[in-house]
Amino acid sequence: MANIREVAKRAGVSVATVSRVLNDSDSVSEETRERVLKAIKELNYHPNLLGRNLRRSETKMILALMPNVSNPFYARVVKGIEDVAHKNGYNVMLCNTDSDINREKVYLEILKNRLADGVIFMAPVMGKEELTLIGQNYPVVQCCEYIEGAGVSYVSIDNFSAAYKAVKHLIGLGHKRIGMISCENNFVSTKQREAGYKKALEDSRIEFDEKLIKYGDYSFKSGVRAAKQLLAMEERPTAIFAISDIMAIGAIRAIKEERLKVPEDIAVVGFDDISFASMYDPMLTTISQPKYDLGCVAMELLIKHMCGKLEEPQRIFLEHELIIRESTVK
Amino acid sequence: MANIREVAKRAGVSVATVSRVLNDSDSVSEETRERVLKAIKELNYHPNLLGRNLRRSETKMILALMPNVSNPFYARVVKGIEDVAHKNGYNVMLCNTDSDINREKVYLEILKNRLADGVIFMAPVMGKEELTLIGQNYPVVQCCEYIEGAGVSYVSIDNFSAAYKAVKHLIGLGHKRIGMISCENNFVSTKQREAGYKKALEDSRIEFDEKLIKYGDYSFKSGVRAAKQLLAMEERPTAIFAISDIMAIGAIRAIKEERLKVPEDIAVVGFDDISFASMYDPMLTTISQPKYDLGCVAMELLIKHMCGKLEEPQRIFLEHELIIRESTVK
DNA sequence: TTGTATGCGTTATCAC
DNA sequence: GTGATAACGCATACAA
Repeated sequence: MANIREVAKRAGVSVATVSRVLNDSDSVSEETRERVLKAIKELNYHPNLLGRNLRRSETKMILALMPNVSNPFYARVVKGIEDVAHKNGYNVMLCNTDSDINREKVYLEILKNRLADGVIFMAPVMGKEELTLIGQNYPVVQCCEYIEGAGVSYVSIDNFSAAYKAVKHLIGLGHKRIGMISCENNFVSTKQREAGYKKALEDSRIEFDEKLIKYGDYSFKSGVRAAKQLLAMEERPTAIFAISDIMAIGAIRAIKEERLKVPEDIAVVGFDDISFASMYDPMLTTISQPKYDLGCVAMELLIKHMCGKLEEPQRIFLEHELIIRESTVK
Repeated sequence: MANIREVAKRAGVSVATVSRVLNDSDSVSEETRERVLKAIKELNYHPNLLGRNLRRSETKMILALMPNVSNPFYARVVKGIEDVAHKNGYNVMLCNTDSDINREKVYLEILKNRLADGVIFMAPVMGKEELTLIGQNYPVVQCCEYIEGAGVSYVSIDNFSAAYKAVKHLIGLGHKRIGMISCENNFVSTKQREAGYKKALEDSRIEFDEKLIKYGDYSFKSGVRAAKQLLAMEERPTAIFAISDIMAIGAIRAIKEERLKVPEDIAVVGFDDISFASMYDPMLTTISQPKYDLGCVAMELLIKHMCGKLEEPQRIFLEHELIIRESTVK
């Protein structure tokens, strides 16, 4: 495979000139430029970026760490990240952490080994202290899930208001006994959504009943299980708010299995507006996050960090939206 | 950030010795090794792989090109690729081509620029000639979709037999008028599945009716649309075979909207066994591909190619399975 | 067992 | 406008 010296030789110029042509430097005559271009074509030369990267000590690669590539929610976020990245000459390395701290660590080695210029965490697994440390040494942005107080920028939505709006919608439909399917993790989103749920009840003078919160793990099966627990209660809820669409869909499945109807007997609201939400029967009422924009803004932030244009960590919240569909209103 | 020279200085050895410790060379005394390790720790040193990669002219990175990260089918394949890759010291760059030839080209630059050691195509967009050329110059494996005759290895399933089995299942249930939802693309899988459908009919002496094949684009909406066309026929089918689960789910939606029941009025079979297939109501009968294994085998093949252990292109077919669920049998 | 010296392919600084 | 050359950080052949 040809290298820059062979190109130079063939074009009858120095390697410096070839490099200038490669990098669109203006100080090269039209005639030489064409000679070089010709040589490049004839040799089918592709610059070896390993050399360039070493020299410039940058790779124009960024790391995007997410819990799960197959999660349709993150798919849209990634699209936003990629679009902005490409527009700015960056490539994106998508990495599955499976929410496993060890896998996360392994991928961060890529950053530490200078194979990537920065990193976007979709859902950091490590603790605050570690994140702080990473943030001090490398360009980092958090997107969607985030850790507060680590001095690291993030872009997300106001999960408290979103949950509040979802539950208020149910209350507005006359529901008073509203179950919630949450998760036993420490995500900010989870805590905030639970808080929004409680506040909505409180503002409508509905007493909070701890037993109405059941827990899953974001999976379909766990949604089924949690809903069954709610349905088995003596005084069972007439509506369910789940913190993810997949769990909401699991809940609907459970309700149907009990020969009950959605929304007539029990209304269901999800969260995220994944594509499958509008494919289901009934179509799911849910909170739509600006997934694509979240990704775009995160990448823009990261670029600023990498250029050193941003010292202070930023906290950015984008707008969400309640999408009303068949699972709450016939 | 510390480099190898600083580590050497601090440990009171030469850079060569540090390099030896880094690469687990045996010819270094236990005592020096420990001194070096100590220095590495104290300086929080991480080797700059840009240097190593340039020197070794390899990156231990491989490219995985897929049409769509969010497609749950590919998600499992990717998992297989990643697991084998990591076990062998490789990292995987996941890339979304959106089935766009230009995006595919851009990502292949990464390969040509020596930033990756090899590539796995989940669904090549380029033509046979181009793929042949790539295959002659770089380690390449095709996984799932593939182009025959380009001299490039692939691993997939026998789509013909799979479709045959699916349609035979419907015929066995007494169906004689069976619609098909296919796609107007040139994927081998598509052609083979159509052929399998026809052969199954033929073997059961059911006359093939061209009008019973409708076309979608793998999307939910296109599945709805195609099914509506089938339902609008004078003599409408009593069963539908779709070449993707998502389109099958779209078909079920359309059938329900016509106030018909699945499977009582119309049975439906999908293809792929994505996770949603068993979440839907009714749960979907479908062909399950060994997604994870497909990924594993593809990566193993690629590694062999990269090590130069494999000159001849391989053609590997893995087993599939018909999963019978509610959408065909109550 | 360890050190010295060279080169991987490129960019960038300095001359001319 | 162009060329010579010194890095970038590392691995390795060879020498000691």
